[in-house]
Amino acid sequence: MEKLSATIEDYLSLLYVLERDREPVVGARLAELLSVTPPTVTNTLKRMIRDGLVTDTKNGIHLTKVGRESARTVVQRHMLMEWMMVNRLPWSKLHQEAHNLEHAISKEAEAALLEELGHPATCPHGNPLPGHEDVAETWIPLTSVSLNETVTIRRIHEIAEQNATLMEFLESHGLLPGVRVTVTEILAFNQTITLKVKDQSVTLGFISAHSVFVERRG
Amino acid sequence: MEKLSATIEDYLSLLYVLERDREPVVGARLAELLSVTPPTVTNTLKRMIRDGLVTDTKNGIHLTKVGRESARTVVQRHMLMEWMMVNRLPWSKLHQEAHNLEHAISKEAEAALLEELGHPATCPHGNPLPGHEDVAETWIPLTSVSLNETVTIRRIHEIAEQNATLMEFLESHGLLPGVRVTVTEILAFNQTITLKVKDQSVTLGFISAHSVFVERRG
DNA sequence: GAAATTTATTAGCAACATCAAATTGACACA
DNA sequence: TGTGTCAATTTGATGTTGCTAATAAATTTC
Repeated sequence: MEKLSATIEDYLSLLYVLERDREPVVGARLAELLSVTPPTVTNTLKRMIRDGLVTDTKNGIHLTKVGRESARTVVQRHMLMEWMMVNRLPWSKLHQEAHNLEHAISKEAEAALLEELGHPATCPHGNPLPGHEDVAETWIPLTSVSLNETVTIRRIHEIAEQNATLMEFLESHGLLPGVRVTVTEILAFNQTITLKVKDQSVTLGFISAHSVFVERRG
Repeated sequence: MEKLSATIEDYLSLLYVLERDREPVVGARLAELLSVTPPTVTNTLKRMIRDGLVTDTKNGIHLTKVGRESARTVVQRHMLMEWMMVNRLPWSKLHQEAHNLEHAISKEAEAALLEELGHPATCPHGNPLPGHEDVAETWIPLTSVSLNETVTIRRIHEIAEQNATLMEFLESHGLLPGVRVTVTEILAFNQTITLKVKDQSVTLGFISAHSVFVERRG
């Protein structure tokens, strides 16, 4: 029950998200997403194995039961911290702030917030709280939407949240959860998709569009 | 402008409070209040001197201009975090929570909260925000109050806030800022002072009473 | 002023978290 | 089969924050 360090908590929540999405977990990718070098990842994972948080078998790195439980807590705290700050900071800054706060909040405050917020199913970016993955099941990436379809934005994926520039771009163009958009152009050769949002036109690269999930029946 | 560590921020805010109260700053006292050993204090202070946060002259350890400025920020953030949590946690738990959060909050969130709260002069325990020391000037420790006087509780000193047991005791007996109390008994030989609070009687040791500040004209 | 106490420092150790540089491993293709 | 590339690890280093044990210095107290 030793209190985990912020570093370890960061690894845990990243592993949780990758595992949830059935993404392959490779050290190099962790290094990239965590902005550290590969040796650091090797090192830290070793400590986490020693401490029974992850296992490293032939078929990759996986969270243990204990590790997953801790990870769920961290992810949930992160999302609650985002809600806590939602009226105090711009939407695009919520993630960064919550990323720092998530390690500092107590179990008691977590419980109080969860109650106060009425047990939300998602964070302000539409990502599901642990245990609420089902709400996101019918949401599809913008890259799967056809020309002229009108859909409702529901979610910006966690991994994209870390990209501050992208988040500011989305916010400044009103591409937020709940907003209805129409696909007006798809240029495969160009890897771009253009949307109409409240009479404004916005063009997203596929790489960005891939992280934006929408609902057909909004 | 390097981001300071939580450890350094803890040292800074403690030094700030001691300096504000004109308490002598001695390493052993710091060690005690920070719950570390004396060599650790020596060590950490050396780093702080190297980094231009404090000076160590014949007449003691002092914050530099830079150190004091950083310290004010930390202290203010701490107090704002207490206000942020005031309706979510018991009063006696606010300090501990804020102690963790104070290192994690951004300049932007700090500014937003300060605004939202209407630039409060004190924290929920009645301690003055940096720059508002004057509001506390006329408040006197309970140990200076005479028998049969009726006064208003205004403040529980920062150093006492760290004592969780004391804080819970105060809260459970309704000894909170704003509450009016009457001194019904002072036993010098016993080092106790007894108060009437809403028809209940409470006895405080001088050591606790010393940290409770009251206003005569409430 | 000597003894007792408190305070401060030195020295040595350890865990965590990070790095750069060098090395090993593994798969792909030619 | 060999070679090149990317991934992964090992090695060796650093800085922070902490500890214990031993010693030195300063202050009280008698």
